[in-house]
Amino acid sequence: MDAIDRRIVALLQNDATLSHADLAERVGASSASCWRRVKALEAAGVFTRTVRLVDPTAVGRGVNVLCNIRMRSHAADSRQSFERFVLSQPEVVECFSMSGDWDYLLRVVVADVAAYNTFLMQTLLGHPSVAGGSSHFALDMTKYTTALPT
Amino acid sequence: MDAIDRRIVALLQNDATLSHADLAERVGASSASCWRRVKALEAAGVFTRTVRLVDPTAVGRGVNVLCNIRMRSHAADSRQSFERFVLSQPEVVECFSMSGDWDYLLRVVVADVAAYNTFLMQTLLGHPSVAGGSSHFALDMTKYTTALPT
DNA sequence: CATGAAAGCCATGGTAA
DNA sequence: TTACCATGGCTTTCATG
Repeated sequence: MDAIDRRIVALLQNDATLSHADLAERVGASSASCWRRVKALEAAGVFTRTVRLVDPTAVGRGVNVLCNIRMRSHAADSRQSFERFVLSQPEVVECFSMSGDWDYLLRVVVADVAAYNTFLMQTLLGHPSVAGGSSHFALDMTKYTTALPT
Repeated sequence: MDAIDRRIVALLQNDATLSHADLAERVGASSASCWRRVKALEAAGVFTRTVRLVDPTAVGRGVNVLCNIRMRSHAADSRQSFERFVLSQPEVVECFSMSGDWDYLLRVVVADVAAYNTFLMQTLLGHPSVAGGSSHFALDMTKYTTALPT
């Protein structure tokens, strides 16, 4: 993973539609070389999926809520049950197991406050592993990127 | 935006490498129809960018830190300065302007605890708009998806 | 040994009927 | 919707430093 590889990773993280020829001219290598490098990066597991991003407001998911969750128990089966549940809920787009006062931090995308109320009361707090939660509404998404630093 | 459109959005959010022919057979429409729908969705601003995702651990960014920030002042120029700063820092991958006790919530990706210490002390807390912060380390990334519910 | 140049195949995008 | 055409990217080969 030399400087050219890092450059390629940075470029494809921002625009996956770039052809190998496009990459070639931007990193100062040949198209074939870029092709080989991309293949090697895929084999090394650096690149995972190629996805299309969508505008949250355009699909009626403009509201972000960050929700801290405290569990009733820290037993393995309780955690597994909750994590499976989280994975099955499409409005939960991120979930981190946390150190500190709270057990999990979720990012939930909803249409509006009413929709979040429904999700919170009927779905999230209804889960048997959940002891309680604390929700915080985002007023604005200042930054969101899928690109990791190279 | 009918059911087929939503189906297309869901598919391309998970795999942008699908060809129009692939889409066609999965949604039960013709390839040309899928092509027109995708173009319309792009024109409507539903689709934004196409990106390659990378494995955080493979590029040495396996540690997530969630950091709450409190500002010295809520004046517009103070906020603008901080938001420009956040946009310029590649290790800050997400930033939400929050309601409640804290002004911002950042997600920061770093290699290890030591790297976060450096970032926090030398970069983040050094910004003139920042009054203080509270950092929480993620023990595990239970879920991360770029796909919004359709 | 990795790179760069060149060429053919093939799949895809795009269009017309 | 189906069928067609042509563009262009992917992939391999070979020569070179």
